[in-house]
Amino acid sequence: MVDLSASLKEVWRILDDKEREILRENAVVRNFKRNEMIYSEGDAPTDMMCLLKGKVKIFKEGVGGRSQIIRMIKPVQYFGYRAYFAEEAYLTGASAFENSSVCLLPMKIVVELLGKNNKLAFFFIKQLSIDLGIADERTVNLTQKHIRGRLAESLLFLVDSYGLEEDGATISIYLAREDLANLSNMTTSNAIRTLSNFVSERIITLDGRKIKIIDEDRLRKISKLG
Amino acid sequence: MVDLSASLKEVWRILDDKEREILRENAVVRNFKRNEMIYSEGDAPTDMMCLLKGKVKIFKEGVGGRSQIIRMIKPVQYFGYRAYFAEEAYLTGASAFENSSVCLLPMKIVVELLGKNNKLAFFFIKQLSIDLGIADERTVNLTQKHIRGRLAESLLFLVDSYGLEEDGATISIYLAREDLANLSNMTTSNAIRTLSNFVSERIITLDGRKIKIIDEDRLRKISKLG
DNA sequence: ATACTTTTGTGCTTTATAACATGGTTGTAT
DNA sequence: ATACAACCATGTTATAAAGCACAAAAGTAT
Repeated sequence: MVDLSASLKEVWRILDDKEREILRENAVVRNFKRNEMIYSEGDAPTDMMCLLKGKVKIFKEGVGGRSQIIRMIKPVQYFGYRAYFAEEAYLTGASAFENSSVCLLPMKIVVELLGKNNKLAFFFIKQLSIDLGIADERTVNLTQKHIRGRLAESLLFLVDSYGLEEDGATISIYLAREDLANLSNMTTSNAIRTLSNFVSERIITLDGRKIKIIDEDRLRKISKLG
Repeated sequence: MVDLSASLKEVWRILDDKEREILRENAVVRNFKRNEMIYSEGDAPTDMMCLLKGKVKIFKEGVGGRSQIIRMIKPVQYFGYRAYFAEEAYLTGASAFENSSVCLLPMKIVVELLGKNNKLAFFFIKQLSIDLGIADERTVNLTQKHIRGRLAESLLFLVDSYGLEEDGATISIYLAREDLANLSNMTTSNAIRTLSNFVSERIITLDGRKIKIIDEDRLRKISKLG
C-alpha cells in the first residue's frame, strides 16, 4: 500500500513561493458533518479536494441500490480531480464518515499551475497511475476472491490506510457493518456472519464497531488464498 | 465509450517536428503472433506501446488460475505506460489476440518529451483519468450485475471497441468462449450457456465465433438492469 | 424516561453460479 | 486420411452467497 499521506508535503515541495501563494489565495476550507455528502455522482467537478481532517469514502451506487465503496481517503490526501481531467461528470460520490475538514482548490487554478510546472504534472501522472493499478487489482480481488478473502483483505486495507490505535491491535476506524460490507462487496448479513466467524477462529475480537486484530498472519493467508 | 483510436493522431499533433523526429528515431516496430505475450505480469516496464495493427488483451491472473481481462486494445491505441509512471512492475500481462504490430517507444524518451511539452503531460493525465473512471465503473459492473447483465455488457463493449462488419450486425472480433468468459467474469460453461439463452431469446445469432446482434435494445436493457 | 429508529446478530430458505462429467465438433499437425 | 488436441455444448450436482424473517441491542429524539 502506498502512503499517500505524503502527498500534501510532496506537492507543496514541488511548488515555488509564488505558486504556493496562488494556491493559498484560492483555497477554501469547508467542514462536513458525519455522513454529509461532499460531492455526488453526476455533479460537474469544479474543485479538487484535499482532506485535512477526518475520513471520507468514495463510492458508487450500483444496480438495486447496492453501493460499492471504491476507495477511502485519509488526511492528508487529494481526491476529486479525476473527473475534471477526464472532462466528465463525477462517476462517484464522496461522503464524510466522520466530521471532516476539506480544502477545496479550483481545478482551473490547478490546471494553470500544471501548465507551468512540469513536476506537478508528473505528480498527477504518477498518482493516477498508482490509482489505476489499485483499481485493476481491486477488480480482480473483488470478483475472484470468496467472502472470507474479501473481508480479510478489507480489514488489512483498513489497517494499512488508517493504522492501529495505541494498543497496536485495534483498527483506527470504526465502520458500520454495512460499510464494511460495501467495501468488501457482500451483503451486510454476510459481513456480520463472517466477522463472527473470524472471532470464533480467534483471528479478531469485536467490541461494537471496534475491531482488534489478533492474528494478522492468518488474516493475510485468508486474504491471499481467496 | 471514448474513441481512443484518435489518440495517435492526437499525440502526433501535440508534438513539434523535432519531437516527432526523436520519436521516430527511437521507435521500434515489433510483430507478435496470435496468442504471443507482449509483456507479462511482474516484468519491469521499459517501453510504452502503440498498437498499429491487430487486437490485444490486457489481463490479470487471479486466484485459482482464473484470468480476468482488464481491457482490450485496438489500433491505434497506446498501452503499457501505467506501470512505468507508477514506478511499479507490470501488474497485468498483455497478449495478442491475433497477429499484431506494435510500436515500442522507450519510456525514458517519453518522459524526456513530457518534461518539455506540457500538452503531452495533459494528454497522459486525461488518458489515465479516463481509464481510471472506466476501471471504477467496471468494478461495480462486474461485482454487482448478474451473469446475463455482465455478458450483455461485454458484447456491447466489443461492439463499441471493435465495431460491426459490413452487415451492420456481426461483431468485428471473434473471441473464444473462454475469452468472453474472462472478459465477463464467469466460467466458460456459463458464457456458453448464456450465449445460447440469448440465441433462443432471439437477441443474437451465433455462427462459430461470429456473434450477430439482432436486438441491441434488449441487450442494452439486460446490461443495464443487471 | 419514553418511544422510535437504526444497527447488529442468528437461523432458515432460496438462488445464482461454479464445478463436474460426458459427448460432439472443429481445427490442426503429421 | 488419421490422430490428437482444443473448443463447444449440455445436463447434473454441489455450494457460496443472497434473501428473508425476526429478535435483541444500541443509538437518537422527544
